[in-house]
Amino acid sequence: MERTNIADLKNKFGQPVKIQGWLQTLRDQKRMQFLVVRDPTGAVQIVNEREHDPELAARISALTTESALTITGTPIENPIVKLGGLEMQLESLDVNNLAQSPLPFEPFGDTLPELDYRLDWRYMDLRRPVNALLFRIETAVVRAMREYWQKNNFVEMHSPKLMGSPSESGAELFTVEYFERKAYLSQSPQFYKQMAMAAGFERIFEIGPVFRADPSFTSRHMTEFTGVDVEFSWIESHQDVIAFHENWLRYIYQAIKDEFGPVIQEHFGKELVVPEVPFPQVTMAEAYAILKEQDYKLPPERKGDIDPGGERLLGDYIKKKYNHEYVFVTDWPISVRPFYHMRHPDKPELTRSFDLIGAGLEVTTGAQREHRYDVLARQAQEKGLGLETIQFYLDFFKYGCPSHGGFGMGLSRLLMIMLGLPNIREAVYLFRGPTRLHP
RNA sequence: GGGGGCGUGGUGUAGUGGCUUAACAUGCGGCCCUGUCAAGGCCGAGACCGCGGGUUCAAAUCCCGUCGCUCCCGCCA
Repeated sequence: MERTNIADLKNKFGQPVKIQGWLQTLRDQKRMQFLVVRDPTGAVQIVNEREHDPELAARISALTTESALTITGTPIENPIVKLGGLEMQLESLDVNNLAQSPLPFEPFGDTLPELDYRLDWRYMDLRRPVNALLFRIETAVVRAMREYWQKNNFVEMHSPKLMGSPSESGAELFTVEYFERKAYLSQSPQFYKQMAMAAGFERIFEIGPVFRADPSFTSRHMTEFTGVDVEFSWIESHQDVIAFHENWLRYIYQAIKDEFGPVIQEHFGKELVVPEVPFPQVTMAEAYAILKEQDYKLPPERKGDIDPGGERLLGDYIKKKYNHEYVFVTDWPISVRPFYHMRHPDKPELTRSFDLIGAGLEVTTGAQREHRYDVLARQAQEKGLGLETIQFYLDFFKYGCPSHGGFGMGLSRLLMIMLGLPNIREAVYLFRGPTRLHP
């Protein structure tokens, strides 16, 4: 017999069906036995009269919650049943896998263990429907991204994650043994994205792992995360990148709202609002002025950057003034940007770059890249980089590389913003941090 | 890497010098009851209070160290 999803039982009243799922609750009574069985589509009550089949009844009594079961029976309408007004009359029961007892924790208990403990038992935590929903949403987000890229003639890249030399800073790289020498885990596909511009691919994207050896103990950092990278050619300024970014994001939001709007409201308590374009924009200088106006004390020692508290306050300000969840902060000083960001011709201390801040959280960094060999080499030297280690990169710009720009976005951070999650560890399948390598 | 906070049965909490034989909820085991549905009732098992040292007549409680977790900062996506 073919498996029926629990959500479809309401269309099969009176017909014998097979369902497969996990035992969520067993109410084992003297005369009757009630089982609540859950699959990814929902949950249903299954009823068995003990005297109907004493052998079956005994096997049910021996069941433990969260056991994996295959059940056949007949769904019937029953308005008395609070779970959907229907139930299933039990015919047969097969235990695929009996859950040991006690469980490490109750995924459906009144109180949940704290996050770190749940991460130890992630597969149990993921049985909670809200978590299953999160990853269905992530799947749809990525699908919407790809749809938009494909409609706009983007090519997907899969750049290597093993690198022979440190690319940008070097301080935040993981080192791995590579036969007789050392290799590094990629901390960004940046250089390879730009190589594709030199290759004439014109428009590319990549969704892939990014490794950062930063000992960051925050609710928004991971040592390995999924980066969403975009790069495209023949742009006139970073404003072309910003325009693409916001239209792309709007498309994603619309797709998610269409498919999941009500369930996001129900499970995450957040109304998903499709952001209007153009998104609000402020330059770094304006952001500074706004924060000063709000009496926010910026850390004096690091002029030119905004700290997380400032980002949150700026987000609040934009929300209040423009009723918008996102804001682009543009024109960052060269001191806090990498050498490959293009500078404003008329303001050489400022870069043609931007960050996208959503709900006070930094989610994207992007820029127009410097594609002129001489300028790029000079800027690298200014930053104190040895040209030998990046010569392979500089060479991209020797033989006809068009102007270009792009951005890198954190996938899990986008999920955090969309769903209003307080901790990135909930937004990722398996968290990797300085002290977590398992499971 | 710097700073703050927290570590108490499986889990979530209470207790912050003697009233503690460490409490409550949930989960687990047993029994009873019942077309139940956040089921209900009774009984039971389960914690040397993260670990090590110290102060005190007396430490879960105060001090020191250590480990773990967590939040903030730095760094970033």
